[in-house]
Amino acid sequence: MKYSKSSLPDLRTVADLAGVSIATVSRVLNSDPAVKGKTRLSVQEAIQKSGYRPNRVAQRLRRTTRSKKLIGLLIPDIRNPFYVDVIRGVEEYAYSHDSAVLIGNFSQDSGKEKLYIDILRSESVDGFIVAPTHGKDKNIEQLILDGHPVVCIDRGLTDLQVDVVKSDNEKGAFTATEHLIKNGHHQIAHITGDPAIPTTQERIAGYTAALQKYDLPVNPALIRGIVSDFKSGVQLAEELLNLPTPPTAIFTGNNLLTLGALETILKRNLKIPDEVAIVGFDDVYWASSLNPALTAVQQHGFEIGQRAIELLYQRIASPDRVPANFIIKTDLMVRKSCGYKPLN
Amino acid sequence: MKYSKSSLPDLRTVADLAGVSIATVSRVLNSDPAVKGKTRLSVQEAIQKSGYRPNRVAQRLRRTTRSKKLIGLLIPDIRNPFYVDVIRGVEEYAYSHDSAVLIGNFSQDSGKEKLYIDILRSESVDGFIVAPTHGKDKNIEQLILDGHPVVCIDRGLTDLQVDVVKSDNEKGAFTATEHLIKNGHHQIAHITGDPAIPTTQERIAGYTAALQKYDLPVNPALIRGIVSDFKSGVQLAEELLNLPTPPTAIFTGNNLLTLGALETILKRNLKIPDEVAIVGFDDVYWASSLNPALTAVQQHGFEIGQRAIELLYQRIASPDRVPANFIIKTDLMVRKSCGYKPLN
DNA sequence: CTGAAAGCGCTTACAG
DNA sequence: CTGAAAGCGCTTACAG
Repeated sequence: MKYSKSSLPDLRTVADLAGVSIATVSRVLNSDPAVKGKTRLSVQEAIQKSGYRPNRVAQRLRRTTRSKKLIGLLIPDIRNPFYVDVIRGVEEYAYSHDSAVLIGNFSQDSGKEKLYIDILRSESVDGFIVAPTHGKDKNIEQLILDGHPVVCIDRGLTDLQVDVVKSDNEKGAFTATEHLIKNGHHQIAHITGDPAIPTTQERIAGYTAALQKYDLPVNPALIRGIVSDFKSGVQLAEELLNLPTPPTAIFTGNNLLTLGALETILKRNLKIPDEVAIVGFDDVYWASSLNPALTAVQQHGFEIGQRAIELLYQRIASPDRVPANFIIKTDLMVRKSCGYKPLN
Repeated sequence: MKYSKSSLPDLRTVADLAGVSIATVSRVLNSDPAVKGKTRLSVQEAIQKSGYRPNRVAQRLRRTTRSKKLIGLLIPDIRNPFYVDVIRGVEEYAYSHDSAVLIGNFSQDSGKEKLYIDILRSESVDGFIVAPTHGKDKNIEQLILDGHPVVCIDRGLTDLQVDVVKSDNEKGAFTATEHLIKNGHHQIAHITGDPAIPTTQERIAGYTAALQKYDLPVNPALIRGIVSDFKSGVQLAEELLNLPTPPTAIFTGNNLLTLGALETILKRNLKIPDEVAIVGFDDVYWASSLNPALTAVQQHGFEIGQRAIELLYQRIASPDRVPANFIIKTDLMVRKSCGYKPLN
């Protein structure tokens, strides 16, 4: 039953079976129209009979342009469900196009990012989908300068033109904040992600714009950020609630931060939304199982992933197209964590 | 700045720079002790100077045994945080060993699983880490019969000896159920995952064993399962709570099921744990942000991933070792969803 | 329309 | 200790 790898059928096997040269078999495989119908048929039969499957490694080494691609996907944090959606989007498209995806999870660590990029390059991936650590990410800049097809997700690069697919962060943040205002909140805090990341800045801009639209003061003490993780959420919510006049509502910049803030609120036995309201960036599948159900800004991660890989295929096909910028809308999912006190 | 791929340094470049043959460069790269110290030095210098990086595709095509591996990882559902932990475990080990991982997410779909396996085979991965769809998964059986190194996670194969790494499902389920019993519950329901999966059966066995230990009747009407997703959780919780004498406690078989059950409970405005208690298999990072915080069986996904890839490396090195079976313990994380009513 | 040959970037016996 | 050569499994000009 068990047969050794060396006896796997190759072009030679098929060629012998069909009584043609390996060149002809290769042509059939690549649907070269030059091959005569009859020849094609007998080759196809031989392929069937032998159970031949092309060796992609050999193909990758030999060919410069290929239909079956290998895509490198660099994700900042796979524990963030938003990125899981992105992965699913990329992956589904890839496999339905006979391609595969090599995933690296670099946890916002520039050194690890570099390591992954090097490995993926050595594996000759056909292109990269990447979320830059920040606007001036040198690793990714170099990748682009070296001529590799790259599409950025979630955030772009400041110094280089590049395809990017991301959410409308500013508008999303604006809508969330406005929702809070319309529910009667005037003291609205914003727990942000890493202030160095463009995404964070865009969300702050949206938050600020909403306050200004309603002539509410922008209080810098109410805008706090360290990094985008659970711990920061816990700590910053604590700081905020310890303020002499604590906020009546908190807008959290991503789902990990939301969770952290929730933990602090729970620990203090504060009632949501009556004692403190909360709205989060990132909708998650468990948001409606929360008690009360969480109002959140939904990002379309799956669509972002799909768009990104589509764009990447296009860039691979035509390296000189002018870079595109896809902004994907967000949706405010109104549930029960913001309460309702009519504006007087 | 931008240089074309064709001018990437290769063995030839380095060899010319160092004034040796490409064979010698290759030897240095593979730390062949035969190379004279002086030669080695000048080659290493040339490698530095040229910025040479080996082409793994060529290496993979040529070599039969390699240190820098490519691992295929087949995951049933990437939206399940348990598997995300597994992925992280595998991935961290892989990259720290200069290896890369190709990920496929097949959603319990045997056809998709087959497609992914074929692609990964064509990419010449060095080994597979896989969660079989069921005990007699033909795709995986074939993979093993064809001589590929395979390690199973989460569940094994009934007809074939294979390395497997999984949680102690039976004990985990036992502990969860016992906890409920000790909290005074006699009417305990179990919402299970897909009954065809061994994991599900093991958890049912643990649940049953706990009831029996305390001389509680095992009521088949209280054990219900469709598949392991959110929707099933919603629906089965509904059925259960509609029973003439509804259960006072529910043990859910995985985190997606828990979420679904939670949604039903929330919708009915039932108070946890007073009106209905709940304990779930799978601890998740948001469990303690739930209100009340969820008591859950923690699986060590990260460790499972690590163990699996370690085992895979060993299997690749020695294909004939006798298959091992790693059972990783689980921990009951007691929080607030089970309440406490002393047994009279 | 088809085949022989070169070559993708490596590794590894085989000589010397 | 090192080099020339064969070969991994393919693709693709080049002839015919």
